[in-house]
Amino acid sequence: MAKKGARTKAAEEKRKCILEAAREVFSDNGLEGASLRAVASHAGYTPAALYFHFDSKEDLYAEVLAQSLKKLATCVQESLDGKTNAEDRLFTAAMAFFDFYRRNPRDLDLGFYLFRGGMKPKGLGKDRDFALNSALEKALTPISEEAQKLGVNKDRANLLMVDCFAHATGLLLLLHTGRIRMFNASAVEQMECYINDKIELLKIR
Amino acid sequence: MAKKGARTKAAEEKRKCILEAAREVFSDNGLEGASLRAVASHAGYTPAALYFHFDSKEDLYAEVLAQSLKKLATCVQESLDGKTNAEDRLFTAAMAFFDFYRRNPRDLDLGFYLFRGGMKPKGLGKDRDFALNSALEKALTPISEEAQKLGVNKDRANLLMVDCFAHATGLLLLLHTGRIRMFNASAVEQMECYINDKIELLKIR
Amino acid sequence: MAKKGARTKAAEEKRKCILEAAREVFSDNGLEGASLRAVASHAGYTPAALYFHFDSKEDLYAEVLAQSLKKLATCVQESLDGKTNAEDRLFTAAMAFFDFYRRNPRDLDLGFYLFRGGMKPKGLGKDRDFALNSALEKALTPISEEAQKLGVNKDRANLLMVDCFAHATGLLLLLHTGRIRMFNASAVEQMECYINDKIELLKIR
Amino acid sequence: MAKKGARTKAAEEKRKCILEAAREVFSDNGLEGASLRAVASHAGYTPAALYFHFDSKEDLYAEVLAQSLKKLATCVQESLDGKTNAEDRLFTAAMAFFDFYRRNPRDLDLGFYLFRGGMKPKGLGKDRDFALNSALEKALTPISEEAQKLGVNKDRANLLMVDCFAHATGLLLLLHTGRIRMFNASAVEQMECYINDKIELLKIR
DNA sequence: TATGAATGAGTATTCATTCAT
DNA sequence: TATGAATGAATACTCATTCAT
Repeated sequence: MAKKGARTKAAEEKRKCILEAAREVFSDNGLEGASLRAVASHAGYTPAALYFHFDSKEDLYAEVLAQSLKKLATCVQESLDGKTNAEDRLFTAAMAFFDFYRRNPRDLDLGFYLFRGGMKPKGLGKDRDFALNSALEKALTPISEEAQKLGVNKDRANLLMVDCFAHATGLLLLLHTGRIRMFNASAVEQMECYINDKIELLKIR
Repeated sequence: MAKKGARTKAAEEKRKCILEAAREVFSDNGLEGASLRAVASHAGYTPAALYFHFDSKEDLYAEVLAQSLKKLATCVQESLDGKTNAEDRLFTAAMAFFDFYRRNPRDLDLGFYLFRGGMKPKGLGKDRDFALNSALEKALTPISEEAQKLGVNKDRANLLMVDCFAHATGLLLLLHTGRIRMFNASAVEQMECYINDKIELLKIR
Repeated sequence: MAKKGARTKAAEEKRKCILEAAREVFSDNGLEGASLRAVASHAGYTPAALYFHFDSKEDLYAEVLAQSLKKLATCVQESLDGKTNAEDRLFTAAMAFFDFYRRNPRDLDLGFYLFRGGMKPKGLGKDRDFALNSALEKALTPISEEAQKLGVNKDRANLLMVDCFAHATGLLLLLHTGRIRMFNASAVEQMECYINDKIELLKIR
Repeated sequence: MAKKGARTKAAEEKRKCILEAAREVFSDNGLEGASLRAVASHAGYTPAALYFHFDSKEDLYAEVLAQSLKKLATCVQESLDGKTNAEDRLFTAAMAFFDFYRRNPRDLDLGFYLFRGGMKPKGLGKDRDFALNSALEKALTPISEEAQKLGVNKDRANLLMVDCFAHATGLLLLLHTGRIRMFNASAVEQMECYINDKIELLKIR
């Protein structure tokens, strides 16, 4: 009902304004803690008005998340600009992924809700789920691609990508919850170390 | 924590029954998403009845979580029974941690809610938070201890433990959300591989 | 106080309707004893609907009380219209105060809840408390003013006003609880008698 | 069910203990704010235990109130000990009534709930209501009696008693809610003044 | 006599959502 | 496009009371 295909420029502006408000509110209160009312008043609207632009709270959430993932992919891509050495590019891509979430903890939260069933009642719908997954994959593929350039076959390159994803995610979790300090460790250093070890092992084998 | 010291056997049974119901509901919906009503009706009780056994929703949640962490620590400890070789023990402890959450996804969910800010607004109170953190640490320390037996200094052993924790966590996240299949990967194999690589690197250096 | 400045006429009507319902329910049960549900259903609304017109139960109560006091003050003022003799005006003002509450027992109940500690724990907030007190004082001051015109100094005039307030209140309490009948007395006559005695004493001294 | 007529001495003790607890709790939290649970735990009992001694919360309240009124009557009686002059006795009795409630504000609250319909749902029942009213009257009658000794006929003596009751009540209300300070007045002085005026007028006529 | 356990009705308030205007 | 008004279901938690033991 909301998205009729052809949207006027003005409407697009308003959408963006609402999305921005949503991002902030979600960031401040977490996802479950945020209310449509809060988003609306943050954006200078009545709650009812949002329903012209988004079908539901979940719809709104999904778009916020999509934007986040797009920004992530862009971030990773841009980090590679001007870099040609494959080893360097692998390292850079993985760290860009890691750094994006390190610097934007709320985007991490956003992502977690995608992974977990956070939004059970109706779910986000298959189409949307697929689109979001693709966006995430797109942000990660450079890692796999560079590994292949280094002579690793496609399957193993994929596994390496998954490993990087997993390690980054785990460290970020520890970082954003203060646990890493408890252990006297530095998330960045450990991430760097992890990738370097991986690359070293790649060369040995 | 909730009630008197001497509890009858029957009462203990009922408590357990409620805790079990709570475990299911909390792990499905998280602390904020879960309602006392749901827990109560799941356990076959009236909401008001729960207050006889637990002081509040958070009290109930904390106890569920504490039990889960205790089970985890026990699991890790038992996995080491009869093993004497340090390398073997390190591997076993890390995999026991990983396997516990692999086989008990609900407990992983439970744990995530502790880590993530989901409950921030009020938190569980410092005492409880500290106790829960200690319980978690207790489950992980064997990893550090065995690394030290292998000649690694205490600080680096600690980092290694953190790394294992992070990697396991990341993989479990991928596993329980079906993402790992998307990538054609096996969580168990990748965890095993990760630890073995770590051990190998330990020996090289 | 609850909502925006510009209110439509229809909205104003509904507000009044709710306030009227609240008046009845509050005066029957007091602030603590009355439930929003009761007010709502009395007004033909859902509880949630009230929150569109008033911020909270206490907000609603305060507004009901404020209206009542305003009506009281108006009543006293109007009773003096066209009267010029100070003695007459003093008598009239005091009796107008008394008669207002005699004829509107619900308003008396409302007022009692303000006076009594019934609501202490949270109170209505200082601003509101002050406003309500002022409204009450405004209704009583004519008594003091007329006494001063009769040559009484300001302090003594004030005390006289307080005395009238106290006596009226006491008699009204006896009246509305049926106790006065028990004693074979007439509240009106005793109030009249009391003021006349006061005036007489004023002249003697 | 509770009061079987013949009560053991031990039971009587316990009753007293509970009543005392109830008095305190009612005093601290007001009547509506006080819960049976609070009374029970204050008395070192379980809520359920109270039901062996009292039929209901209202029953408990009624007994607390009855005790209060008995104490009031005693207070008034004792104030007259050794006094023989009728004028003196009238003044003393009225002031004793006033002073009792001045010094025990919570007993005043207790009393108000009797007058107002505070306890609507079931009421206190006719018998009890009558008994409580009698107790109150008993505390006031000395005023009427002494007036008669001064030559006033019974009816007028009664009215005088009612007037004293009303005036005292009104002043106490102002006193206990801090209003009297607002007016720069002293409740005691105004009460004394009121009775003296009354006596003076008695003599003039 | 007393308790532990349980209940059902009750509390104010918030929420996402809808709909007439 | 946007709003004010309204709703019904939900929230955690408290209460007086009951009853088997």
